[in-house]
Amino acid sequence: MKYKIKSKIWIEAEGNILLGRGRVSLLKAIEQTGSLSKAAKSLNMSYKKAWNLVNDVNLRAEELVVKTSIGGKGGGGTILTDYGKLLINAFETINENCHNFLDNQLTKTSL
Amino acid sequence: MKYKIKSKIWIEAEGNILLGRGRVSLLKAIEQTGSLSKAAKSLNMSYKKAWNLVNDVNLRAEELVVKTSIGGKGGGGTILTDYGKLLINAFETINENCHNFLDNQLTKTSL
DNA sequence: ACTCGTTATATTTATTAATATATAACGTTT
DNA sequence: AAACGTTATATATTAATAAATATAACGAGT
Repeated sequence: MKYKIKSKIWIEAEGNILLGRGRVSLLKAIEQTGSLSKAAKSLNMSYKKAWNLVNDVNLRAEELVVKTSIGGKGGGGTILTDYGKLLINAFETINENCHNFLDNQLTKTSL
Repeated sequence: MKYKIKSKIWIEAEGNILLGRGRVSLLKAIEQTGSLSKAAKSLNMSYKKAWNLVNDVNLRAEELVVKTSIGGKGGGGTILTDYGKLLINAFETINENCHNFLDNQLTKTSL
């Protein structure tokens, strides 16, 4: 059998998407760069799109995921909160567990 | 914690999508109606889109998923093969198992 | 031969999503 | 007060996707 099984998972808060693969990789890039604009650039994403995503995450999460500062030394920046780190960690481990689970499920079929 | 975890799964054959949620519901509608055009109508889907999907499934699957006949009594029709039934059955059970698995995973987090 | 309801296919139009461009606001540093 | 790199926001443009429209082909039955 030459089939493969794929999946996408995401977390919702009150029916709205909170966190998916794309948002997680953006948050990780923010963690590494300390800047939203640099994170966007590193992912070849427009700043506007990145800002919209991060803003949406912050609005919908139970606690702040990211803290931003405007102006000042370096012009400002964006950092991940501890809660944000918790969130992306949970997402990534569940995601990997899901992949393993599905691969196992497929091998149990008679396809 | 008010978060929910959602997922989409699909089966690929050589890097191309073979079967996802939409295709499965189309195949099930074909099974019920015996007709591609009626199945499309019942899902408020254009015939063209439905035909493209079904054609793609048939091309990529290891065996025929659907058999079509043109003209004749009733104008023709489309029926699901035994292999097609096997395929949608596998998809649906794995999909449900996946949902349960993910719900369980989420409750194990400290979110 | 003609009708019927279906499959098969191409072309055009409309809608949606993504991208690009522009500008304002901010606050430390010099 | 001027400069810098950032966040914040709006608007316009382009690209991708979905939907609508039209037409041909088929073959059993009348």
